[in-house]
Amino acid sequence: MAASQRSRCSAAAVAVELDEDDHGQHQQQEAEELRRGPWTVDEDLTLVNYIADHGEGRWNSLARAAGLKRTGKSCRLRWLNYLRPDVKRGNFTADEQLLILDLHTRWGNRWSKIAQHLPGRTDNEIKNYWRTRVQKHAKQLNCDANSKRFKDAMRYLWMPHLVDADAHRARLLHAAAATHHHAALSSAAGAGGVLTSSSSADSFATAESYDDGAAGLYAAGVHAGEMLVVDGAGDCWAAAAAQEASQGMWPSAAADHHQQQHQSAAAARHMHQLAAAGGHHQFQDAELSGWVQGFSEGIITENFWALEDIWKIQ
DNA sequence: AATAGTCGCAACCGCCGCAGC
DNA sequence: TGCTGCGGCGGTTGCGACTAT
Repeated sequence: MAASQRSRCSAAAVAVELDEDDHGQHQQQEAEELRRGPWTVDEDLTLVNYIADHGEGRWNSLARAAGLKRTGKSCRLRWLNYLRPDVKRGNFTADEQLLILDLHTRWGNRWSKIAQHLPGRTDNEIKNYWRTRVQKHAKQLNCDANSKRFKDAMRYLWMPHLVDADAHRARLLHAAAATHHHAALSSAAGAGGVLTSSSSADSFATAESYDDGAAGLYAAGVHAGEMLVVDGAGDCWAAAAAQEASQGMWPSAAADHHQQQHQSAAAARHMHQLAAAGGHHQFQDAELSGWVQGFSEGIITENFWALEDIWKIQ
């Protein structure tokens, strides 16, 4: 057990020793038996098997019945955050990042509420994402993550940036697919061949291996022109986006995250489908969907920053 | 290669509200 | 009506992995 966890254990033991009432002896025994710290594979299996057989129930009694020397709280947390079959692992997709950014501007640190809108994601994961990525970004911008300044930056700069980066990916995928489709048809017509899975994968890889930094540049440039309307600003903003992308601050938008490529590609395909269907991203929340539709149509023009302000902050 | 610094994430803590008695 | 136990939530901690020097 790690030192910190040992100290936590001993602190708990001391607390229990001081609590010598009628049930003191029994409670002390129970508390001393309780395990803390990282879960073992055996414990995980025990919990999973027990829940598979009996379902979720009252966590304290579940922990006892399953023979786990853990608190009910600990079991609940382990199940909800890690063992539940529908828990989604890995990096957040652009869609999810957009959703988190937007929902946080609405509800603040209501992580569980935000998590309800991201299937498979836990409040803990979202909270960690916010604290490690977003707050770090706010720090670099030299402003508070809860300030209106930062929220404006997210809303009018980063969110469109995320959308555009993925939309651009989608365009590339679409173009690559169309090219491939055309080539395959020609090839099949000429040689009587069939479309192979490897050639299909090649066309996909062509789009996926597209330089992410360049995608970021492109996307940022487009928005610098569309939203900021500052002569020559596109290059500056694009450079900043590329820099941030190279630093991996906003992974799915442009950073070089190999692990995320499949998810991003999926998101891009999704965006492309939506674009083809009318360009409106349909989130679960109708109000949110309307909001995204709003900025995708460029109707949000008020309250955005001038580039000068951004560079002052940078 | 060794060390220091940083980051991501699992797990814990304390508080609060609710239900049952 | 107050007490108790429990579940849920947000905040915090600290370990291990990774990166920079």
